[in-house]
Amino acid sequence: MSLQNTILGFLQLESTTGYMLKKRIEGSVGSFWTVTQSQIYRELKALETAKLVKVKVVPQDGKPSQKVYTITALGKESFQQWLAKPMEPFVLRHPLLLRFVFAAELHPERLDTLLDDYSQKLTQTLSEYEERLNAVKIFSLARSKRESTIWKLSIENGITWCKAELSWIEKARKELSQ
Amino acid sequence: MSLQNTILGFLQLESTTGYMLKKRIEGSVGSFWTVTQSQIYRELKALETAKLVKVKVVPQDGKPSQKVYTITALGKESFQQWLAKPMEPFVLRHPLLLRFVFAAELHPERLDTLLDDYSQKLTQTLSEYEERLNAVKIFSLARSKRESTIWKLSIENGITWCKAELSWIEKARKELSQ
DNA sequence: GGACCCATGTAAATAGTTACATGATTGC
DNA sequence: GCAATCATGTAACTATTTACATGGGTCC
Repeated sequence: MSLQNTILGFLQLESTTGYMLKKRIEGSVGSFWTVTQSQIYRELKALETAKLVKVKVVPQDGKPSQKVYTITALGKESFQQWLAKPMEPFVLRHPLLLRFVFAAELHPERLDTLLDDYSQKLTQTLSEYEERLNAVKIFSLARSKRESTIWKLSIENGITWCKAELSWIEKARKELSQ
Repeated sequence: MSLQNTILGFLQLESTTGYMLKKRIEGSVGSFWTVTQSQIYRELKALETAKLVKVKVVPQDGKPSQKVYTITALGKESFQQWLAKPMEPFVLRHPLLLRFVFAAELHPERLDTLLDDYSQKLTQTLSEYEERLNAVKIFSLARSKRESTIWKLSIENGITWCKAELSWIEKARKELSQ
């Protein structure tokens, strides 16, 4: 459901192909939602069957033809409903933490290495987010001041989370080395 | 894989039934990993086939008999390997944020309500974590000082995350109300 | 009598990942 | 010639969720 609506959300910005949708999803919400190419094509098919999108095959000279997807009126309606409906409670699955609780069974140095790796990845992710905040390109696509505020805030959520996680790791490593 | 190893991790603490495993997983790692009853029984079957656990049917007078699962030597070995192996990169799927990026399409008051609901849930989750930190019962199961430090830290991770998320929501609501 | 806990499971649907397969164009 | 990008898709597998189904015991 989430992925179908993500696709609808992107098609609301612009009609495009499955290939481009994947690129765009990865480059934006990719930091808090994953998507594979097979999923995109499967969900596009489902959306088409449900008449939420329509396709136009665009032949190109030389190149293989494109399938350009467009959101329908029904699609827009269904998307609005999804946007407005109350959030169900959710759990953020955290594979590192899942291992961490069992880590008493692990050599202390090994655990420290795992935490260190994780903190390095986080530091990198953090700087990517910070770069993205300064990327004018992203915000130029926004259709309103409010939309660009929202996009900025969603990147800031990632930044806040990275910093929280990094400060936790620091604390954890300190306590575990004693 | 994660779930199978979670089961092994719990069986390492104590041999028990599928039913109890579900209770225990929910009551501990439940805040960052979900599990359903059908999954438990399926994974137990798979673990049994792989000889990582063994079963003993314990008949009870009156009550239906239990299937008590015990980790095998092979299971312990496989669990250790999982614990020590390097973490693959992962994405924390965040359904609220996924909606949030599209929220320019939403009535401002509706968005504010969604954020408010979320912050209320978080506040409740936060106080549950804080209670859990003081629950002597949990920590009495720890087999070492280090294990109880690890468990405490994992709860603190949740607390850190809740606080980060709450401060982000406050900021977001402020900026969006202007 | 009804709700809830203990305890087991199956069936079916939905979601997500990995691997395979094709074919043109562009740049090194 | 080889790798990368654009662009499509299928097949098979793994993971996850929801719903159905059974049956005893306890508590009110």
